[in-house]
Amino acid sequence: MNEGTQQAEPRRRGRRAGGEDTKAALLAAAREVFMQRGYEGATVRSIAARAGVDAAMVNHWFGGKEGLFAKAVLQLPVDPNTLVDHLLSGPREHIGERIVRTFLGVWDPIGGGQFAALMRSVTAHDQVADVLRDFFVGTLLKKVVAGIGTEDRPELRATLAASQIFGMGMVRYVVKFEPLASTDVETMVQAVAPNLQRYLTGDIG
Amino acid sequence: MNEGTQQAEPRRRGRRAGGEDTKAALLAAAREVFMQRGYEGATVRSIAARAGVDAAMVNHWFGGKEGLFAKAVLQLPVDPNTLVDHLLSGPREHIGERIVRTFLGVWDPIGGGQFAALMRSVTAHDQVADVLRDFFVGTLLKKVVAGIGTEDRPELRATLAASQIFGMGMVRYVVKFEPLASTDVETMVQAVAPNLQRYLTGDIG
DNA sequence: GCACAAATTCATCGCACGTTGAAAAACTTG
DNA sequence: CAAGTTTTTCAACGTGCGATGAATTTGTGC
Repeated sequence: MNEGTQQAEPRRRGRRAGGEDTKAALLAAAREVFMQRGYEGATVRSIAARAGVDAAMVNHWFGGKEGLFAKAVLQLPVDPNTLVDHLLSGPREHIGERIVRTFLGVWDPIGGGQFAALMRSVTAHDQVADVLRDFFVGTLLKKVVAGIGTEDRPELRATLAASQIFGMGMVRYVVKFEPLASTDVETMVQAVAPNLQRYLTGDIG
Repeated sequence: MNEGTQQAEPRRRGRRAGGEDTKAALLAAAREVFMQRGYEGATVRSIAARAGVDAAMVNHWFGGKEGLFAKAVLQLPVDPNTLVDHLLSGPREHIGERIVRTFLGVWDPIGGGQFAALMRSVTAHDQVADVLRDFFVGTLLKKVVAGIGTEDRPELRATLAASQIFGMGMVRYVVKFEPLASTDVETMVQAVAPNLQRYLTGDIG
């Protein structure tokens, strides 16, 4: 019903009138559909349809489904530098709390479905796990750890913290274990933040 | 070239000579392939091939791919009761340590690939998430929490602990963040067990 | 404004999938 | 051992996929 009385012209062939960026439209559509359906579940046809474009454009612009996937997945929903700055602002003995609040603040509003979708892509395709690992370990965690300045095994601490964050997301958004999936942010902070804090600045043996 | 000099008999038709349990062979093959490839990635033909059987047997015995999937996924690698008993044996102030040791003891030897595969199925298909949730929350966590006997919000504590365990598995086996992915069991116990212990028996706010 | 390049759609190809029905072989029962 | 049942393979169908190449339209340089 989204076209109303507009009779569906079969859309004329040939070059489009100026202004419309097919490549960008495909990338945006690809991000959505890949996230929702995973790599194999997303079809080139459905992505092209959402972009309002013919499926052949995927081959024309990205050399195929794989190429489109590679380009689309690399576009992350948050800016790493802003994120790191925000996490590192304030006293280091409250960084655990800030991480929990930031994480839930990002994903709770969008229903967590996006997080579930990201996990789906991560587990379904090794490429995505690689990209995510490079981003998380090579960029985000490295900077956070450097900012905190803990001397003892900083990389291990960072990945331990990551494990708690990933797990919180998995249980809250993907498998949805109750009551954790419905627990309010304050309670989550009180429960989880101290454990994160211990990983990052406490005694881990 | 994978048949060598063995002339490929096209395998005679009709009922097989006694003893071979096609149904069980299919279930075993299905568990492996579904785990490795996820639901959509696993093809009926590949499962049947691994079971040494024609693809039509999937429809004959399980009514189709979905039916086979439902049966195959419900077969978990560990016995819940044995697992619970083992976790609850010993002093309750060491249950965190016992959980970490048990978890790593189960998955580390099989390379963690199986865990990654399980996560793949969980994230790819809502049905699996449902099954896993029922098993974890309804059976395993409920019993463990009851066995520990903590009064304050036992279910929340259980799911918090689950979040740390899931996250440890994700980081160690799926996205493979270093150095956590390669850290030895003793160090993992020293790092993670206290946090689990706090979730289960400590002060969570 | 005319030739040429770029962008887009369409029709179609080949392939792999899940499923189906018939034929064939082995068991089972009397 | 004959008739009937169960199990298995085989051949094929319909479908949907990613990809390709020709046709068509728009934009650009001279």
